[in-house]
Amino acid sequence: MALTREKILDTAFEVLRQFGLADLSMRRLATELGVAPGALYYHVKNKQELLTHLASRMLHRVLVASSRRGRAGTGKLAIICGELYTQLMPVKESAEVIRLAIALHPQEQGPGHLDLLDILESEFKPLCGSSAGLAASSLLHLALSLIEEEQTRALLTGAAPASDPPASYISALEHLIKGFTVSPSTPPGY
Amino acid sequence: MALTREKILDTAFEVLRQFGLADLSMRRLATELGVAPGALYYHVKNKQELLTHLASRMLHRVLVASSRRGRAGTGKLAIICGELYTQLMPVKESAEVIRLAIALHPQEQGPGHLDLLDILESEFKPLCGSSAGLAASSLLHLALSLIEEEQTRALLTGAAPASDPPASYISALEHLIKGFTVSPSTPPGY
DNA sequence: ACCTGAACACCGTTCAAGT
DNA sequence: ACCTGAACACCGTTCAAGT
Repeated sequence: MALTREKILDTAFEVLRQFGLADLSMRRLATELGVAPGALYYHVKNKQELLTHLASRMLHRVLVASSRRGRAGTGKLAIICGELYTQLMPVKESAEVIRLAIALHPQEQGPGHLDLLDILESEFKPLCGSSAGLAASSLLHLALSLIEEEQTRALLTGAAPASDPPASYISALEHLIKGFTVSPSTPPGY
Repeated sequence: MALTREKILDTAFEVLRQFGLADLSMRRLATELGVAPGALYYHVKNKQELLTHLASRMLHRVLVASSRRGRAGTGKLAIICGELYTQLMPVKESAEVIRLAIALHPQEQGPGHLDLLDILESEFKPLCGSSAGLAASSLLHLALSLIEEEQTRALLTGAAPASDPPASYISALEHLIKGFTVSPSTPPGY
């Protein structure tokens, strides 16, 4: 029965998934856990830290789901982008939570967005060399922005979001990847 | 002395610029204007509408500044991206405010982000035809994300932000533009 | 160590009533 | 028409005091 950081994160995730960011307050979380608001602060420094942990958790799931879906090097970027969409889309405003977390602490943190950025960067390395870092963060930024746009569209219309990434999402990310890919010095005719 | 929507927006902009989004509350705005909180609601529907108007205003300034800087068609995209950075950077969390406004009402509104998107799209038309719309929104999304990242970095370090766009910002956007640009059917050798 | 009770300093929004 | 006063239903965070 004891309150635990994991249990707080579990219910936080569930509240976010079902009701969105506006309903994810410390007080709401406390009542949901049958506990006084102040109790949360024994397990979590503040709301921002909680959101950061929540974001790490969600990105970690994306990574796990991606690694289950393929081992090949070439299609790895596409797989991760796809899983980003399918994992995040059903959780209301998850893209915003993740962008908040990325913005608020650009360099630190264990599992989460740095893991993802590292993997993206290593996938970009053979494609564009020294620009791989910039390419990785650009890809993540654009993917999250497009997902966020799609999520708010779904919130406004009230419709259930499409579970598969739309063509425009895939197309935009492919164009970005292409833009960062350095063309081989020997043209394809040779 | 009469309270007016313009006057509210003026002080809202000033509060945002100096103190950031966390300090931009309806109550703070009211005291800053020497007025009761409820008085604001006679001129503005709610806080969200206020933020939307504020975003439109800032994007409009970007457009005005861009049109003063050049008439040529080819470098127009670069000019707008540059003005986005230099105009938004000094206003704390302005990129977030604009993204919020874009997310919250994707289709409507008079001056503001639709004007900007239309112009970006018309600039992309000769470069990539039917993908111009997607290219335009991708470019805006990425630019705002990068600016937002830079702004929060500046907030955390407390340092004054660089007034000129950093090389990584320019490089990332150029790669994106390149990725959307369809290569001419006749290779450059001919 | 872990949690409650209660407070502090705030929010956005509404609405009768005043002028 | 425009604004005040006062309320309603909330926030995040802290901290003595209890167990």
